[in-house]
Amino acid sequence: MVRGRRLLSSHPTVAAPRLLGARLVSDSPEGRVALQLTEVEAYGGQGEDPGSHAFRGLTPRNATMFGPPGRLYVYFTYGMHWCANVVTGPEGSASAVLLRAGGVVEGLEIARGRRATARSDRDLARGPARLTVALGLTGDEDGLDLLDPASPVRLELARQPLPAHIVGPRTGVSGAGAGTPWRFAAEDPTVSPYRAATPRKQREAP
DNA sequence: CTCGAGATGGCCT
DNA sequence: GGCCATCTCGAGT
Repeated sequence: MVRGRRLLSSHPTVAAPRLLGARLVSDSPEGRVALQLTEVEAYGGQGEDPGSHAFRGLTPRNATMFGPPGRLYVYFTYGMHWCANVVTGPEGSASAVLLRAGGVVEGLEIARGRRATARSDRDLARGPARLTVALGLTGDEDGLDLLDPASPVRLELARQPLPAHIVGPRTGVSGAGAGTPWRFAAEDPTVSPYRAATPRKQREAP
């Protein structure tokens, strides 16, 4: 998919809105689950974006970000959650787009089984950690080529992206990148509710 | 709907 | 040791 490669080689703030409406497919022994992406966030590269894992350079965790565009970058956070990104920009630039939410368009029963606590179908992949659970993604899938038709996890770009109804600051990221829009969301009930970054509460003194 | 708080462990300075 | 690209639950408006 040449057009996909070229798009994903661009800066993450350019590629991110074009991913709205894209189809993300995950095949497993259980079967196939596919999402239509509705919410994403851009993360810049080394030295560019203080909110990015790549800001301080290459580490074992973020190595996939330094690879070619179109790769799946999955990382573990908060001691219990996985989050999925698409690597963008030229190889070595280490930028990426976080996949924050989507609507299940295939494999509804499988997704419901994986997300037993979801109150409704719109919550199945509403939020970055819920999205990875619905798709069955963990660190095992880190580094997969999303544009390879033989890959079990694939990204199929929409010919016509969904309009970016929300363009603004990122969720849960403080300070960084004022002046650049990093978060993009379609007008859709699966878009996660915006929550500004909240400082962690301090423990009480004894 | 909103808000607050706890869970829980890897990563990096 | 401090900081997380979060989720769930309970209680309040």
